[in-house]
Formats: sequence, structure tokens, C-alpha cells
Amino acid sequence: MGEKAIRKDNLLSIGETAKRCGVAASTLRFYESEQLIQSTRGPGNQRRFHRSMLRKISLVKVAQSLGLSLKEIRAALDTLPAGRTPTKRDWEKLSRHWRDQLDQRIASLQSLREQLSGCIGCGCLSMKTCALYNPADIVAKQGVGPRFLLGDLPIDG
Amino acid sequence: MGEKAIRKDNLLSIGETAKRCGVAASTLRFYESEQLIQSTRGPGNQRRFHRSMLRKISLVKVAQSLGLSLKEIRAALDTLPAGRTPTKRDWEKLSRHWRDQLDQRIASLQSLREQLSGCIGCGCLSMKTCALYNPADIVAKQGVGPRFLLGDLPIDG
DNA sequence: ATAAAACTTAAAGTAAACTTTAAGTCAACA
DNA sequence: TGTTGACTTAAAGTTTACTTTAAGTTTTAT
Repeated sequence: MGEKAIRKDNLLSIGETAKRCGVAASTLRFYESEQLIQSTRGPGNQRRFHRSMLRKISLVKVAQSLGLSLKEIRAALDTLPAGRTPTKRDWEKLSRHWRDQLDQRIASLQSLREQLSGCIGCGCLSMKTCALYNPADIVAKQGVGPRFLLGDLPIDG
Repeated sequence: MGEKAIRKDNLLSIGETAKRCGVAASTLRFYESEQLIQSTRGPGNQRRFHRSMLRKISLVKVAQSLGLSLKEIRAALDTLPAGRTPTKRDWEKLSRHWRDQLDQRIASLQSLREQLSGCIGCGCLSMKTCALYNPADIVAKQGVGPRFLLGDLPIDG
């Protein structure tokens, strides 16, 4: 009765979808306008999201937490088949790709952590051994800044 | 001769500072307006950055790469002593704090990586075992979304 | 039948982190 | 001594990722 569940046709209203994904309805409208997700329309022109959109929305959030922009995420999602609901293999390909990016990201954060750790112990005030201090000074001759130190996360293409 | 170095008084122009730090001069002006860094003025009202600002700017970039907002970074930098150039101990305290945040961040990315890895192998299409797919569905009863899955990085206070 | 809750649209607003522009001043070098 | 490049300011513009508003329609519940 009071239970608004997925209808027999696997379609959800925008409100239900939003609740289940933990995002605002306005966010879903925005995502749709940005071509990240799709919907059909029900009676009275109301949006209906297929159950499989829940996963797509989750993946958007996952990818965002990796530091990807919506544009990049859309590009990735666009590699999914257009006509049909994505298969296991489709998702696997995406997951694997993002897992690899995640690995890179973790690695660069770990190297940053080591710099920071080293810095804590080092004779920073000597301005000779400290990795955090010196790149700017040392690398000035080559015209490269602390991006070098920060690992240059290749997020923005 | 053509060598524009740090003057005997350890002060650099905004252009030199920008070059050595790998940021735009406009960024430094912006940072100063946001109280992240400080400068004195030289002849003709031009900014002069003390050599020790190089490190502060580097740290801003480090902290940004941890996902901290400029507001949070300013709060952290504000714990540094006002009158004097920060000592080794001052920097140590900040570094240690950020290293700890970095550890948390790495840990949450690693758990995300495991979810993603698990997802690749799991019978996702069954919609019963997949961690990426299900949170939204399962947790709907409790009113919690995929934030749960994503590890809820405690970045924004 | 009616009232509340949920939905629709387009357009404007917001916040963060900068960059760009415009108009002018100053410094460094040949 | 001139002129080029580096600097100054305030204000407006940009991008991303949304949210809010306004005005109206539809669905759901009583």
C-alpha cells in the first residue's frame, strides 16, 4: 500500500530514484540534461527511470570520487551500448578502466604521503634536503613547478 | 646578469615567485586576497614575497591535492605563528596533520578499489551480490544512499 | 471532489577557484 | 632616454556542479 516500489515494469519516478540513490531530484534532472542518464516519460509527461539507471547513477558518484569530471564520466558512459541495458561485460570494462585510474591515484597519493613523511623528519630548515620546500627552488632553472612534486594527476586530459 | 635571483634580502617579485612555484601571478594575488599568503611591498608598491612563502605556496598545492578547500587550508595555515617565519616544528605539526588525512583518504580509495575489483568478478547481473549496484536498492529502506558505498570522505567538515 | 504532494519547465542564482580585462604605473635595459 | 615588459588595481568573466525559484500541471489520497 504505502509501499512505493519499483513498478512491474521496472520503472521509477524521479522522487523514488532520487531517494534510492541518495541524490536530489534536481541533480537527476541536471544529469539528464547533461546526457549522463536517460529517462522515458510516463503519464502526464513525468520522468520514468529504468531500474538499471540506479547503477549508472551509482557509477557517476563512484567516478566523481575518483576525481573525474562529469564530462569525462559522460565520455566513459558513452562507451556503453546505446540500445540495450548494459551487460555484465559492459560494466566490467568500465570498472576495470576506473580501477586502473584508482590505482594510479592511490599510488600518487602514497608517494605524496612519503614526501610528507620524509619532510616531517628532515632538516627542513636547512632548505637543502626537504622535498616539500625545494622543488620550487631547484626546478626553477628548468621552469617546472611543484606539479612535479604533486605527482601530476592526469585528470584533466 | 640575466639571472634574476632571490635578492640579498630574500625577497622575490610576484613574477619570480610565480615562476618558481609553477602558478600564475594572478593566482598569487588571489591567494593573497584570500589571506592564504602574505607579502610586503617594494619600491613602486610592488609585491615582495619572502622566500619562506615558497614553502607556504607549495603546501597550499599539497593540501589542495588532498582535496582540501582553500578555506580549510587557510584555517590550517592560520595555526602557524603570525610574527615570525615558521620553524621546523611548526611545519611538522601541519605536515603530520595532513599526512593523517592523507592516510584516511588513501584507505577510503583502497576500499573503493576493492569494491570495484569485487564488482568486476561478481555476478552483477543477478543484482544481488554486487556492491556497486545494490546499496541504492538495499539501503533505500533506511534512507541512506551511495554515500555509504563511497566511504563518505569527511572532507567538508 | 478536493487538497496536498509530486511532478513539469525555463531561467536565474550559488560557490569555489581562478582568469581576464582595462586602464594605468613602474622598472630594467639598450 | 625611451620603450618594453613587469607590475598595480578593481571589476567582470569563466567553469563546474549543482540548487533555487516561479509558475503551472498531474497524481494520489481522503
